[in-house]
Amino acid sequence: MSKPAASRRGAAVPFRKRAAPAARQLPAMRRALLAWFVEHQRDLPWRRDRTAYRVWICEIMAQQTRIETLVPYFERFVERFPDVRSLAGAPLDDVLALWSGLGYYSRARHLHAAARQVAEQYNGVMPVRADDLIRLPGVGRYTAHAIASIAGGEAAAVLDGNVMRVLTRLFDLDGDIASAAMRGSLWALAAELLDRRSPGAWNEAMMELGATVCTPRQPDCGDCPLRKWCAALASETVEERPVKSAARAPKLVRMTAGLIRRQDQVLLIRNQPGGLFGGLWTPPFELIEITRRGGNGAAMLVHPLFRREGLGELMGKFEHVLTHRRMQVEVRAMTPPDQDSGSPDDRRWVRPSSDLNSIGVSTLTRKILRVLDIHSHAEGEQPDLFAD
DNA sequence: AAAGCGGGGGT
DNA sequence: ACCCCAGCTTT
Repeated sequence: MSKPAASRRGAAVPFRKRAAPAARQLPAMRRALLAWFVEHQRDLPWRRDRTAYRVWICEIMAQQTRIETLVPYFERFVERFPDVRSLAGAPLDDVLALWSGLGYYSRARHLHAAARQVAEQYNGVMPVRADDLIRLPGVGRYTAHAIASIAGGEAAAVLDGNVMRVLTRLFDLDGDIASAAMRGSLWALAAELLDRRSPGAWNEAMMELGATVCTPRQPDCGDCPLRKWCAALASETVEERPVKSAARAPKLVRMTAGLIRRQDQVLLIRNQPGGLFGGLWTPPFELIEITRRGGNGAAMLVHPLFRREGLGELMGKFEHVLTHRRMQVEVRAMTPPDQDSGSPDDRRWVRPSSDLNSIGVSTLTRKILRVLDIHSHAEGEQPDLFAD
């Protein structure tokens, strides 16, 4: 593992050295957490049948996403795609349609590519060893270890946002969890703590504790099964852990979306995979980075079908916020393009009222198309586009 | 090592 | 009005 960061922040040295007195109590600590988990774990759909496939789907969905949000997505997904083969055999568009609204759409593209890889390399049987899993697209160290331990009983520790929070509090570590050195130390610490006799339950228990008791704010220390051993609780630094350096400010971006209409239909185009809203259907748009207040910067992205000359009436405007961007969105009518620009495969006419559930669209596209409802129903009135 | 990638729920 | 996520990939 990587070198301890102790020299810099005095933070993460291995468990035995830092907490020698507590090391003797490690078995008791493990028993306490596992007993708590048996009693208090939430009833979640993937916990009823912990197959590698189901754990994989839920772990990918859980990346950067709250559990309560993804539960309905998980149910729909495993019903439509109950195994690797059904997922591998489906068109990518169907997978993206089921992912619509979850965000980070590259996860869905990787999931689909990985399923096809498993169908070929493993004869459709989901691998369960971490060394195999980590070769799949979209599967990193965390996800590989989670699947291998939960579905395969492999002694592989996990480290995610929850586990980082639990560990930095349990050992009162003041290292910056954004730093690579601290991450390395925490991985090593997680591996030392792991209960090798029941690694899956241990990993789930650590994450469950972080999600329901050892929460970012107002943690429920009074009901924590680890409070006897918690160094931050003893030194009253729980609220200060973990230490995390400030994130960069989001970019300000102005987006203009052009609505090309034909009766009750709108023309959508498919974005190139890889970038913003990659592989998803949106109206033609341009993105402009705003460098100064009120000023315009350089165009970041312009779709071929988007033509400023074709822009017409302003149909609505609103703001859409992502983690890394703050977008001011203007929706305008746009005249149809020339017949032969672009590939027909990458455009389609949709009825916003009925077609959006069967194709992959982002929440942003839904908000853009919602402008049409307001427009057709309340001609002449000032639409309240900021109401959700 | 840093940047890019969505969205919703909690406080 | 912020805060934070059950991270991975690309550069």
